[in-house]
Amino acid sequence: MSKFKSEFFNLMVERGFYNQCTNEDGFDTYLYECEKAGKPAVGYLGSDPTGDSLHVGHIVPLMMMRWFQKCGHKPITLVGGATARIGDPSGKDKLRPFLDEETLQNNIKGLKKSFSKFLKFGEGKNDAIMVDNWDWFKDINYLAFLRDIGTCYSVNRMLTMDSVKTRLEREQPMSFLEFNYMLLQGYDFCVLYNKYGCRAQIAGSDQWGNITSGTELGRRRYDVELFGFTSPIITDSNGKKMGKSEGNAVWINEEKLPSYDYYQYFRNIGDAEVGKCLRIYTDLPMDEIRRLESLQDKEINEAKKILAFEATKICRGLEEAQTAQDTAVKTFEMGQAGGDLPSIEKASVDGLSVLDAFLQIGFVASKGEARRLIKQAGLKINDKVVSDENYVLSAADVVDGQVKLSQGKKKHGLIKVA
RNA sequence: GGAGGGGUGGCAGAGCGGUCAAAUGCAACGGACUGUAAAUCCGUCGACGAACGUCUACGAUGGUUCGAAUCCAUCCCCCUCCA
Repeated sequence: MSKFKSEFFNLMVERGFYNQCTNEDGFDTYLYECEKAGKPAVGYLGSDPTGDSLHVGHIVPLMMMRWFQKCGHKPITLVGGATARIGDPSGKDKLRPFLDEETLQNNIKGLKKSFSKFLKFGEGKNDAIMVDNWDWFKDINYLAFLRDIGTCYSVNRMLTMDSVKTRLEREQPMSFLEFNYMLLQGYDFCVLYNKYGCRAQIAGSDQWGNITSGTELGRRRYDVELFGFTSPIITDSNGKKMGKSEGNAVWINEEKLPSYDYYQYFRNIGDAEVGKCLRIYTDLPMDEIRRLESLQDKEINEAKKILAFEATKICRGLEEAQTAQDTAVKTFEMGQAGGDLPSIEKASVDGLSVLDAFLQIGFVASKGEARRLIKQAGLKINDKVVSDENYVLSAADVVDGQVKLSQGKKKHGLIKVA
């Protein structure tokens, strides 16, 4: 029934990860041969260390790598230490602030942490490894690079690349640095080929130009066929990119976002997204997914719970997922206060004004905002709407050693009284 | 180096001496309806104060003026064209 030979390819297609491949048959066959021979194919995923954690928007390629590894292949994660040191120009209008050594190292550490949630790193034959392109770019000689690599690129061709073309058409400025970006990326690919026998690059579709830059360089310079494989850009039904919650990025690393919030992000996904997200963000087998996505109306909430749980499990571990789920069930289904809600500790709550309480727990940015919300009946203490903005908390508000604060319907937190 | 255009709230983008805490759109938030969904409708969206109000804010620093996001000077940054 399936069109492809390799396990990996079939998985990708089935789960909606497949967008485009430089050579469908070629890559499929190559993977199939590797799978048959029990010999891992090597593939890589690149990211620039511009932040200290990846977020949900990055999960798609991470999950592709995860499946790649599950199929017995070896993932390489490449961090663009070199490109980040130059300042990543892809932000278009403004050049990003150049990163200093310390934040860079910190970011790389954060990325590694993000990666390791999805991939198994180690020494084994298909364990993931992490490399930094700074290692080979730091000592590169400009002239040698130009002569070696630059000769393989045609400016005429480069000008036709989408990333360049649209920029020129829109008469937006493009620096020479940016123009060179694809050479650097192409070179990365070839270095990995030479060093690790890496023949595949897996990425989001926005990387297509950079990928083909690598495959073409491989063919011209090293006479090898490299493969590129991209995912579609995953958007919600409104065509917006995934990964923002309340205007904030949904981070993968726990110090940037509590697991409960991570869970809630997926729990609150739109109906139309459930099937897609189950395929992409969980490891669940396809028949299970098909069953879940066929649920209608209210029942689809069951699917969302499973989605949230499974997604959290991958990223934060079983225990965290469980706690998050328990908390959610308690707060939303039983009207109680779950233990994993955001909380602050206080010796006593006497004399604490409502405004300060909500300010301190971080639900509002200012007292004015708290007042506004009170006027709109948006704040609750122990599930009772606060109507008086001058209300002052007292021991009478403490129930079982805590006070439950809510903003809107979804944001709940606790003041724990010691 | 020469000529010109610009820097405004999370973003986009008006305003070009007072009525400007600054139009409009997007995003965000609260409420209603629901299912912790979507769509829709209503409302909110600088800080502090119950409030007339006060403070901070239109690249930076000075100045002109009773009064400046708006005018002038200097500086910084960005863009376009020419060399």
